[in-house]
This record gives sequence, C-alpha cells and structure tokens, in this order.
Amino acid sequence: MTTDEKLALYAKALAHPIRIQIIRLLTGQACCYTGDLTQQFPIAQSTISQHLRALKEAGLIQGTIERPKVKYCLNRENFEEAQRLFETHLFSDERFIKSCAS
Amino acid sequence: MTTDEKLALYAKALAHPIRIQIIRLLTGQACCYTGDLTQQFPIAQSTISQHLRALKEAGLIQGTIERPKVKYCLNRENFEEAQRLFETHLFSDERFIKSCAS
DNA sequence: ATCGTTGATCGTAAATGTACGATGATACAA
DNA sequence: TTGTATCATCGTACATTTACGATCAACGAT
Repeated sequence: MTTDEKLALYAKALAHPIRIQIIRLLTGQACCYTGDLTQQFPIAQSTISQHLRALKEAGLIQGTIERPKVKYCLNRENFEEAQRLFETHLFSDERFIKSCAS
Repeated sequence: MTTDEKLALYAKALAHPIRIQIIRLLTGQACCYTGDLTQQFPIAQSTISQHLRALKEAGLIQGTIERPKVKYCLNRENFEEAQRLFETHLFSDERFIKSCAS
C-alpha cells in the first residue's frame, strides 16, 4: 500500500464527526467503554459499535474485553503514524514551491 | 458548524488516494491544470473533474479559468485552517491523559 | 438453569461515493 | 461558420456508508 493510500484510509476513518469525537475523547483520556459513548451520543448503540469498528479496522483504536464491558484505547503506534503521515506528506511546507508549470 | 464537523469534512475531502495526490501535487508546486491530472492519472477526465469539485467544495483548492484551461491552486487559507485543526484538535499531545474512567 | 448486562452482528433502507461514456459550454482558430 | 481544445456536467451503474431495530453471544449473578 502506498503512502497516499494509507493517508486516504486514515482520512476516511476520520471522515465522520462521531468518529472525530471518539478519537478526541481518547486523546484526552486513557480509554473508554462502549457504554460511555452510547450515553454521550444521541445515536443507537449499534451505530456506535459500527463507528468503533471502522476506527478499529483503520488501526486507530483497539479494544480489549473486560467482561461484561469492552475497553477501547487509542492505538498509539498507528495514531502517531497517521499524525506523522499527515504532517510530513500533506501539511509540510518544507518543499520549494515551484513556479506554475505548462 | 462545530470544529469536529469541520474536521470531519476536511478528512472526508482527503479520503481518497487521488485527492491526496492532487493536494500533494499542489503543495509541491504553485498550481496545475485539469489536463495535467488527466495525463498523470489513469482514470477518466470526468472522474478527475469530480474529485476536483470535491476538493473545491471542501474549500481546499480553488480554480480560475485561463481559457481554454482551468488552473487550480491550493486555497492556502483553508488548507492552513485544516492543518491547524488537525494539529490542535486531533493530534495535540498537550492534554493530560486522565486515568481510566468508570 | 434462567436472567441480566454489555456490546457485537445481522438485516435492511436510504443516502452518498466512485467510476465511466456521452454531451454541453465556452472561446479561440481556420 | 465550422471546427478544435479544454473542462464541467449529466445520466447511469455499482459499491459503500450510515442509520436503525432486532437478534445473538458471552458470562456473571440469582
């Protein structure tokens, strides 16, 4: 998978306000449970679960079972990779801006 | 529109490899024409045009007519806002990581 | 053994995204 | 006027996303 494809997948995982809020929550605290989120957001539990799966499949979070709950944390390694990709491959101003081609 | 919604919209605009590549191209040079992109990418011209519209509607690029071509540039103001939002609202490590709740 | 709690998964409907070829619009050139 | 070049838009087909309620699975408690 190319860098651009990776970047696009991370961006896709973040392309919904609920998922942004979940990620923001998890950068501000160590972890949370599915139940915390279903209380906090006015959407169905099954929809929350879907968003959590999207974030998990993108590698941005990980869940561990703590019966009867499931605890979610940031996957710090991948989250930092995403951060690094955005910063160095998209937002970097370091490159010389060439004059207009053709 | 909330900050999270803005972030999600910017992320959505970036959620495709072609659009990532277009943005990357435009951070490395001042501008490009639609024709440059249709040559460079192995997809139909109408599809390129669609991706350009998505980026334009998200505010990340802007086009100006230079008959018979159309010149696209980054919308620096909004692009920097996107950058700032990602850095300060998503990727910032500055906040204290609280211990696990509930 | 049955119940209760928690959260994932299924089935489904509506909306959105992605790709293509065809067509339309604009203005310059012959 | 009739082409030519460039790019947007239309129409369309297929896939994906998003949302919901219903159901399932796991396991501790009664």
